[in-house]
Amino acid sequence: MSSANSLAVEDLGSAAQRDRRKRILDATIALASQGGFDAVQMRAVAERADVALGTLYRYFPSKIHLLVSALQREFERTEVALRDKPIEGDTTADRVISVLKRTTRGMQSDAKLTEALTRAFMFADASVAAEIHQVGMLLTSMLTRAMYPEGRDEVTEEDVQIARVIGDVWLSALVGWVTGRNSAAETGQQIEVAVRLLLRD
Amino acid sequence: MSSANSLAVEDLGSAAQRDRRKRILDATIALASQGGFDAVQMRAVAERADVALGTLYRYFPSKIHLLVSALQREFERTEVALRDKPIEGDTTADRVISVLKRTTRGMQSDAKLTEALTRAFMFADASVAAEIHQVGMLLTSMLTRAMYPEGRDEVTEEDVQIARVIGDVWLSALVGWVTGRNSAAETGQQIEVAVRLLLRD
DNA sequence: CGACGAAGTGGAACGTGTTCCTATTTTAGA
DNA sequence: TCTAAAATAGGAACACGTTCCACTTCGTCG
Repeated sequence: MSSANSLAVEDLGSAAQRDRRKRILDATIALASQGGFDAVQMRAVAERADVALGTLYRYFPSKIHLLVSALQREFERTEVALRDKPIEGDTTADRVISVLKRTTRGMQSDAKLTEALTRAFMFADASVAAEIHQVGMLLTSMLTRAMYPEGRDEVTEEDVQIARVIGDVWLSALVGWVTGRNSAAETGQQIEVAVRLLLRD
Repeated sequence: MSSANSLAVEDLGSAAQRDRRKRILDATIALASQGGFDAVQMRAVAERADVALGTLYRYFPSKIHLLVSALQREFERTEVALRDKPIEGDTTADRVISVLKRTTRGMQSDAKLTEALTRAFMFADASVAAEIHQVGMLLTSMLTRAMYPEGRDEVTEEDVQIARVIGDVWLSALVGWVTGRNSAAETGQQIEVAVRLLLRD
């Protein structure tokens, strides 16, 4: 299932291996939280995870794979946490904005971590496609659920297209923010404007 | 005018300096065209431009600055070339799509170069804000001109917002393409979908 | 013209991502 | 339980972005 890719959790047989993988991702998040992209140094991750450098590379074939996998895990957790909470807002646009703002706020509360993960995401090439795709699916599902909170299966082709466009804007806004070109307020506004343009009920 | 930034053309006094700068950017484009981001190695650029490594760093304080400056020059040329051509299309959406497709096609005809420049753009941080902003302005002006081909000054706040959203989608699509996650056809489609969602006359 | 500072040259050196190699430990199958 | 294969440890080595230094050349002002 994984070619030149990161070892996914399902690929790992023993508990020790799952634990190693977890330690590595924990170390990655910790270092990223503290110092951002540059602080996630492979030697430092290996040492902190109590793992040899070669082992780190056996689990994640590059720094980018490592960070995107960390992003994936974090995003899955966010999505699960969000799944339970009721979605506020009367109109579709309001609900989508609410979900996005909540997520964005979460990311902005740990700027260094977000910078590291976003940078990796933007730099990832085709060899990271699987992980990237997973993240994209999660985002789309978060957005379409916000559009149809009742769980109706009315998700049309156009809804998915809209979700994708919103995802694109969200990504651009995030990049603008992590690279210091936009303020947090501008980032939120940029997303809100896009949603309101796309979802005028 | 330039702090820790690239030396802009206007900052350069002598003709020899303008020529050095041009040689450096030419070398950058040539190497990028041939081998993409990874092939733009600072030693190689310096050698090809017939300039010492230290001089290269005096003109452009990092590889990212160098590539974004190259992007800026290329984009300015594209914009000038496009300025003369008449814009086809009856509806606003058609015209915008026409302009974007033309530009995208141009970039896709030199995939390696586009990969190098896009990667740099996505990786650029606040210290490259000036160059980035310039590129953003160019794109917005291209788009609003496509919306109002007559040159009327009817550009509203909403038009600018729409142009920005389209720019975001364009960037995301481009990133997806250069990183090998989307085909050229999918990239075009992604942009077209966004434009039609945003500009339903 | 002569001197002085700025700009350029050539190259050594450093940091970090990545690769590779050998020895040791763990795991799985007979 | 014993053994072969796989996984891990530990660390040297390499590549490329970046910095730095000593020296030379260029341009300007007295």
